Amino acid sequence: LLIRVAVPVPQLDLLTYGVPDDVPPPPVGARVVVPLGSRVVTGIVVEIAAAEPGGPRIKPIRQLLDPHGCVPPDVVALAQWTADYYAAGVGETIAIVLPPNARGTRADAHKTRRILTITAAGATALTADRTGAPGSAGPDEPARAASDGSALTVKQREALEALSSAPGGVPASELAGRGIAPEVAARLVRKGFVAVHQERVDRDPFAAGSLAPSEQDGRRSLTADQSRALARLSGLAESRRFQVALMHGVTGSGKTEIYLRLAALVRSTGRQALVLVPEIALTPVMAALFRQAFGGRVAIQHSGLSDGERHDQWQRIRGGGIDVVIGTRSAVFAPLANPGLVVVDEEHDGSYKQEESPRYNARDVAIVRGQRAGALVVLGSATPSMESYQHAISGKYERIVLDRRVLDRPLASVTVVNMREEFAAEGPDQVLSRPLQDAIAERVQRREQALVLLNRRGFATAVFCRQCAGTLECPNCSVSLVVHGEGRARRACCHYCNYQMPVPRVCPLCAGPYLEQAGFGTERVEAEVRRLCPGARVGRLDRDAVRRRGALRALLSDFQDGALDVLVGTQMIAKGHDFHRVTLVGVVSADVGLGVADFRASERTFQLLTQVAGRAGRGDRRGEAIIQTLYPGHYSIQLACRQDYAAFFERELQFRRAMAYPPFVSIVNVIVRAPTFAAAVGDAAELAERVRIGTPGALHVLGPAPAPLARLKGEYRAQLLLKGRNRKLMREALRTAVADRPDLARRTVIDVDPLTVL
DNA sequence: AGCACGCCGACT
DNA sequence: GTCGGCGTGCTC
Repeated sequence: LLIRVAVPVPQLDLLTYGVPDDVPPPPVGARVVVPLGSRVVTGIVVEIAAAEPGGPRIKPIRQLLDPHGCVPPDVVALAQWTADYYAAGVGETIAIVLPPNARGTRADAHKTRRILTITAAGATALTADRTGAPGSAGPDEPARAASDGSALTVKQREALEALSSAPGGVPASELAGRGIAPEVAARLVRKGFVAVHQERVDRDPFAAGSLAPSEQDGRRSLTADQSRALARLSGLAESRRFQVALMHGVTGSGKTEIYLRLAALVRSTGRQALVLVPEIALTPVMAALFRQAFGGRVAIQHSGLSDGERHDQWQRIRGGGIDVVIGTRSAVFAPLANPGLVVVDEEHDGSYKQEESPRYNARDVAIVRGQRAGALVVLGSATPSMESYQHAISGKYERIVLDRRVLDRPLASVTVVNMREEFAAEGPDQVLSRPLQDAIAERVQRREQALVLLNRRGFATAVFCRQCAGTLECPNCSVSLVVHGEGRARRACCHYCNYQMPVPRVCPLCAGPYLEQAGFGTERVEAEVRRLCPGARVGRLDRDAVRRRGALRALLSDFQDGALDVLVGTQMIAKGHDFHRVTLVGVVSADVGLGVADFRASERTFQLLTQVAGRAGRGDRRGEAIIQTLYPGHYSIQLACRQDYAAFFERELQFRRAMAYPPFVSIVNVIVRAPTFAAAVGDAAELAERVRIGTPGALHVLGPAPAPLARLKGEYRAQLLLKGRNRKLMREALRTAVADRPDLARRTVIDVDPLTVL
């Protein structure tokens, strides 16, 4: 018997192994331990007895870990589809769907604990002891000898009392905490008064303490909008046919309530729901809501869980004890038997795209999963991606609109501050404009809260020499170093390769003494807010601030509890969280991201500004947003202020059509790495030529050009951009182009449907 | 990705 | 004379 196995090696396709006669035939999805070169690895069975022996001589598998399967076959197939679509290796893709720890060779690794419970004999003895010798055993009296075998010492009686008052028994690990010595417990066990049994414990990630939903008053009644949406979506879910619905609802319109009710409906038909959220930080809130409705039959899956927690959750899902899975990107591969509903919340969010191989977009994989399962796929967003909205108006997706906020709360009022005028009036060093300063101070005084957003980390964005006009650059990457910290603690850091150095006192190029810092990031904004509002309690939320485990949760709950007045941060503060005391959102520079030459720059800016403005005024007080910009007339900014999605879509669509970008064409971004610039460009040129020859006229190949980051981590990079309508053709052309150049294949990064070409 | 084999510098 | 640098090449 021959099997085809996916092994966790990026460049390898399926490999064929033999199954010895004394081993049962492995099912698809089972893990097998196989020899690979001089190593031994764990792979997944993908096909049975299929292919003719390919390549060198076939080796037998070492061990079959799961005679009854592990990964469900349809999830294996989904991973295969993903690998193919995104031009990635099968093995590295299947590695995502594996339960953690599965690389190890143990078939199962459940944590268990010993539980002690009082037996019937123990209860009888305790009663007899109480009635037989009331109060006769003083604290100092020596323990009575157990002459008849049922008499109890003081310690034993205390232990039995403690156990009898614990209905579920007491875990062995907690005995000491209840004043029960281990030798006492052991004696009681020998007497038969106490029973010990092993209990499997699922390490429960919920127990880690989730942020409670702040305004949770049980079953809320639905708005008219919500009822209409729910009625239509329920009809689709009940049809048991595949359908995608785009739920376009302004922030605060109550999309989550609809997910909850749809999940309940789907559960009543015996199927499960899969709910994807863009960020780990959003899972606890979503999970808490679902737990209220579904109790323990809710699992979460994301990379922030410990291996043990993930493993337990995975096993519970696969075992069929779960109705709802909530998770981030990789949860799209959760081993649910029969999903009837797949929700992708904030579907436009870039976090759904994995920025390393396999470069899949979980939103799109979710749609394929829904298609194969005959499920309803609900994409929710206040600012849908251009692609999804296009499908919705073309009728390919069902379009559901929620344009009223619950309780009819008004959207924030938005003010745009033209920073050119501010600079003219206040000087070019202005970080916070007068209107924003005043608005923050006012919030602090009124004990309300403010969010201040700047999508750029660090203190200063560059170190600049006034003498030679040079800037401090990373030695490994073609970017300038960003200053972190102030005073003595200043360091210049590369945001791409993590290179760091102290900020020099003289220019390393010309030895000139006139080094200046230019530009600013979140650290500088934090300092400015502290300077302007001395009494204010200010926190900062960005990747640097939450590097420590638990720091994110602590910051968010401090802000939620009102222990902070102002929270400064990157886009991390713009996502999801429902802060009810926030009445001001300030955007320090709406232009970060607009200046870059990326085809999605306007879309991202519009989404970010719209989302962040929606953060203000979720409580009963009206919110205000102040947006600082150098381009007050830019359509992304103008239309985000008016929260006019439809107008933005039309405007942006013109640009995409004119420049031939998605959703009008599909694109594949190709980066070729090499030790020298010439080699990178040369290889990219050869690749481009081969693709052009292989597909005459069917697609456009742009490039080669130096990649936007021409040098990264010490390597040079050249870029190609493929545009066409047929993704399959593009993938195949690339595949054949590198087929006889394995070295080149290894240095080539292929990104199908990139979110950014930078 | 690992982990081999493989061909040239500074050490016991 | 060896130990070891990491440059190519293979893994059913």
